[in-house]
Amino acid sequence: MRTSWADSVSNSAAEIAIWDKNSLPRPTRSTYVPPHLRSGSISDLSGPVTGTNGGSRWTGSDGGGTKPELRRQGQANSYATAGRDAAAGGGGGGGGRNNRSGGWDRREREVNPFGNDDKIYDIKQNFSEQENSGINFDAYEDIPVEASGENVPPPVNTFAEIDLGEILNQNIRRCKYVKPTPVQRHAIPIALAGKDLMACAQTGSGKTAAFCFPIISGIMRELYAQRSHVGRTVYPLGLILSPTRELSCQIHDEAKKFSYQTGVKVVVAYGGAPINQQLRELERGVDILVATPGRLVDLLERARVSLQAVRYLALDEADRMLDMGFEPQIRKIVEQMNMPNRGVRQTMLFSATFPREIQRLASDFLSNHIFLAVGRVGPSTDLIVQRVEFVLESDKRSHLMDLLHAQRENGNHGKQALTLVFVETKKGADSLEHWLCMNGFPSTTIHGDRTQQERELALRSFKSGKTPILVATDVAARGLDIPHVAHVVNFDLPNDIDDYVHRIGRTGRAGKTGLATAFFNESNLSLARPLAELMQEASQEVPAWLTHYASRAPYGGNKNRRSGGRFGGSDFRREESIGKNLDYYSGGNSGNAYEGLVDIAGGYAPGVTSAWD
DNA sequence: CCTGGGC
Repeated sequence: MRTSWADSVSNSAAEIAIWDKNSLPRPTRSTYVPPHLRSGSISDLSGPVTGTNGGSRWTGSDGGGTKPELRRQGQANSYATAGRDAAAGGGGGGGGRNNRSGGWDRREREVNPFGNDDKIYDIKQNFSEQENSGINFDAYEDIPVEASGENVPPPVNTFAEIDLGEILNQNIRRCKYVKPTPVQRHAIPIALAGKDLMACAQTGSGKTAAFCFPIISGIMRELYAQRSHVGRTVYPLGLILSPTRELSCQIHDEAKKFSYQTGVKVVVAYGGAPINQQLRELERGVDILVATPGRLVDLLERARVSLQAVRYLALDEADRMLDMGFEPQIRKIVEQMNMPNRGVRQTMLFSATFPREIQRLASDFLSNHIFLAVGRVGPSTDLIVQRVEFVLESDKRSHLMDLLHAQRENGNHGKQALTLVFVETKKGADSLEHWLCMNGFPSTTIHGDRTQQERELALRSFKSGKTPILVATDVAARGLDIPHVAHVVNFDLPNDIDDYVHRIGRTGRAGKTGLATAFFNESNLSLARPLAELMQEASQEVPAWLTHYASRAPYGGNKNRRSGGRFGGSDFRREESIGKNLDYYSGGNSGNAYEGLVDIAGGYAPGVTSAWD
């Protein structure tokens, strides 16, 4: 039998909200509601209800599990005006949805995310500086975009064209976003149209905003937008998953800026950190949950989170989330945890690379989706200079030292430019870091054997320039937005070319230039061919010896077998339907300034989008 | 072989 202590904690959002941050939640007899009295009354528990029972909107076909009492009630009538007014500009910061529990008074106490200068992941701070000093938007002008699927909504050219509402527009201005990036121009209208989306675009090109704005805007407009909980179980409306803790933190910090003063509450949950604080944060209410898979499963098994109300699901770095290591966990979360089915919820997958097998897997989670490919801004254009050097295993350390020495001498005032060094193993990371420190190069390291505290400290120390060299495993390969990384060194090359693409994408961000150096030797033969091809596509100088290895090497190092061109992937439905590895980029439109929309849906009837459905 | 992720 469960203790009354456990049951009695927190049945009221209002009560939770007044708890002192630092004091433990204390059981209060008066808040205890016996389970048999709870049903049908979540609205009572979660705040004032003024409307009558509005039609429940998430009538999802969620596998017979839907308890009627869990459907959000009320607000149907009053909302339409309240919500829309808020979205359409209810006067300054005032007009939020005050029909969500704890609504506007919570907003008053909301920490201004734009005022925090020393936050670890305060990436937009830097981004905005760059924008002010003239972000290299030209770099974005000339890239090809392809979209396929049924009824693709047209792209927009300005944020003003998108009806996100005055509050979100203010946050866009606070972020100093002048105009949408290509992935935003195309993805946001698709997402706002309620379509499922698989989007392929380089990180650093604004993907986070591309899925956050539609989710926040959607939640603001929902008719049933009453934040609910039953007992200690909370029901987020949006779920954003990412493969690493740091990336989840980063997304959370961005999402908090985008949702400032909207009344939409964003909470993050990830492993390696004490769970109690995260639990308390969840109890105070959550609309959008950003999480890593492991911790989320934990929360689901403890019944502290239910996915039954999820309307929006976004997977960042989706190809990673669906590869061998993660896929079972993701499948469990998406398919076996009471989440509304595809087609009922809206699903958005984002990544810089989309191998075809992954697309095939992903189609299990999507319903009649639109595939969007935005040409790479970074790795395969001139923004990143890629170099490959032949370095024997035994020479790697001294060679790295030479590079670092030269870099220091050429740098400003003898300062070391931020250099990110990728190695293959955790042990290798530790030992290289130690060696660098011993040789006068202040370094730190980030990998999965370090505690979360150490990982965060390392990242902060690197960003601040205190230790301008960061030795990392692939934990840092994806998504992390570290401004001003001048040089990425592939001390050990990865086995997969897509990992290489993600790694070098840590430099040359937001339209800036960067340098990527790789140490190649006989243990990297399988990468010779895809690497040579990638560099050639990017108009990089390919050393003769690499071409030689490439010509002898078998195919390898590539799960994707990319069909050439400037994208990180292409719509597998199209390729499969034609039955060939179709290179449709090498034709007319990859080189010119074509920015329009190409609907290459090419004769799919509804419901026959692919052979895997 | 390696990496990521819950106590």
